[in-house]
Amino acid sequence: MGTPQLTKNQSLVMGALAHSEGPMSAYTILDKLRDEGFRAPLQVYRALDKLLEYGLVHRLESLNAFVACTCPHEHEHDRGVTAFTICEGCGQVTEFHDAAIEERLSALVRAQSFKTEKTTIEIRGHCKSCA
Amino acid sequence: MGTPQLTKNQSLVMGALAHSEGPMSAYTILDKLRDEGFRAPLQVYRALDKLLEYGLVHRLESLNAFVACTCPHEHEHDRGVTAFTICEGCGQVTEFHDAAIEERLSALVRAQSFKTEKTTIEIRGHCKSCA
DNA sequence: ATCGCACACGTTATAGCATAACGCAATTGA
DNA sequence: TCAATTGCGTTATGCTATAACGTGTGCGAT
Repeated sequence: MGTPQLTKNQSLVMGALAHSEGPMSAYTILDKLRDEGFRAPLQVYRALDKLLEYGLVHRLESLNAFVACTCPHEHEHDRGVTAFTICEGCGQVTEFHDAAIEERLSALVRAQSFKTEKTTIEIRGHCKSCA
Repeated sequence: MGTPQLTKNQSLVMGALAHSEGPMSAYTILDKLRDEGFRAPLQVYRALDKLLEYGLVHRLESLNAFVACTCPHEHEHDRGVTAFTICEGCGQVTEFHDAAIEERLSALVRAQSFKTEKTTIEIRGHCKSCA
């Protein structure tokens, strides 16, 4: 149950994200891939769905945008909670993971008898350079 | 610098959210307020902007929707990070706060020399009843 | 008092994000 | 071979959010 071979469209979308400085919206990706034959949003969204499923890409909910995962070796194991800092100045996104937060959240949620499926942690602000 | 008197539109939107079981999208709010004279999305969005600013309402990024704040006394003090569990089954949203998470996130972010402006924590899953 | 400013409001139009529904082609495995 | 699955392409549509314009009202400063 690793990552299967990517299809052509999936590879193109993955490539666009991987070579991008920061997050991209689906429509921005679409525009970047027009030369490769992309014509409709669904081509992007369908590829993104798979890439998200494989853990190769993250969705930034507060931005309606997508980034390539920067923890290349985590796709195999069951990965935990992913958190992001998002700079409002330069758009830079930094992905990080922390076991303490994970455990604390897990405990709080368990106290509610809530069953977690997906956790979103996004911190908007300004990075060192843009402060 | 407490919460100023709400305008008519702000009160109507606040009321709609307060009496709702769960989160509502801006357009759902609009529909609920047609009878009160609302005609355009901007009437809702402008009211929501203010209510968010006053801390009376939260935006759920992963849902593109809004909920009334359930911690009625926190609007005065400087409130910290707000987290939510969101049940995919019944739509129930529970707001909670935790100093430990707040401190841990603060430390991690400080290590990046990142300056936080707004933190989003949303946990999607299933509540006790919907498990 | 009236001018200027800030702010809320109303309206139309448009931009930006996401999915429904259809049909076709290729692959695979019973 | 047939059926099921998966990816793909296309058109159309729906949902979310904001731009840009103008109006009215309250209020403090001159």
